[in-house]
Amino acid sequence: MAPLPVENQPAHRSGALLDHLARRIRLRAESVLAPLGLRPRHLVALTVLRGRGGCSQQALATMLEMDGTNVVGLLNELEAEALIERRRSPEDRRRHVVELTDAGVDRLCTAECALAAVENEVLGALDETQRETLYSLLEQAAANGGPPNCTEAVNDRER
Amino acid sequence: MAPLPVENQPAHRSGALLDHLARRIRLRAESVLAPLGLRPRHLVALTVLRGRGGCSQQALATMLEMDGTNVVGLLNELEAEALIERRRSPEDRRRHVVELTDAGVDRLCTAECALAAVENEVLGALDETQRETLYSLLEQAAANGGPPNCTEAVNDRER
DNA sequence: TAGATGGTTCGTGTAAGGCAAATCATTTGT
DNA sequence: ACAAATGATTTGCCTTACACGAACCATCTA
Repeated sequence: MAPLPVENQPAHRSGALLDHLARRIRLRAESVLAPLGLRPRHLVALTVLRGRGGCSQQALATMLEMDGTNVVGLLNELEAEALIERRRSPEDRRRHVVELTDAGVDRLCTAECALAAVENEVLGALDETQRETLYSLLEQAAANGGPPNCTEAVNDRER
Repeated sequence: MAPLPVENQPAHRSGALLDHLARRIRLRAESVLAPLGLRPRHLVALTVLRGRGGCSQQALATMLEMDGTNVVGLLNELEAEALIERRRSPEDRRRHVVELTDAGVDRLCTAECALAAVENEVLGALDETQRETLYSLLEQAAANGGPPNCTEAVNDRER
């Protein structure tokens, strides 16, 4: 029976801020990434792929939440640089299992290092601890597949 | 496998994750925002404007990190719905001081409420406390103007 | 009075990405 | 065994978000 405190704040939705900061990082990242032959969306794809092991392209499309046909193109670019590998799935040979190559892991890592300056600039207001907190929150949130399933979207076949 | 010690981890750059999550929220937000006559970038602009009081369009362009000419169009749309107001600055009547109207504040708030379901879905892996943490980190980071200065980016060009 | 400067308009160009077939290989249902 | 469904790929069209340049007006500043 405590009197309700004034919980009437603007709801604190993170969406717009997320969007805003993402844009600012993306813009700067472009120039840093260019020499590495990567563009922001490549980074996103590689990052997602590192997070979840190999998965079908459809599952990847679902995760990235982009059209399947465009994922093909994206993967083509990454495969052209040998950063990812498409193997046919042994269980269902129509499927391609997409996975980072060692070169892909390296390149991703290199890129991330190259982005140090960028994040320093954009996240300048946060100290090391805060940035680490931010990272783990983002990672935790991103780990959840989007729509229904993603976690095991691969082996749902038999049933 | 990886008999690696604890060091040398991938550096934990948040950029790609930020981008990824922002995209996922943005996509869903579009449909939710449409009935309100808003699009994601309007939300961003309104949010930024709420964060920092009235400022010149140039300053806003700097903050949003987009081209000045495109900011004009964006503001036109917002002004057409009376969500923002352009007043001529008394000090320098060339300048427009952009500010949220009451209607703008309301609409922003409405939009944010409408986004509850969206964030619930995308940030589903985070509990209330974590989301609040995330919000405050993002806000703190966003508060910092981008390039050199933004806080008082108005009167700077002598030297 | 002659520049700069803020804002506005218009026009052009590009990249991201959605959406709709058509194709091929493979799996599955009957 | 064969027809239908499915994953991946390709091609083509179309929209949106922006960047960028040029011209223009109002205003400030030297």
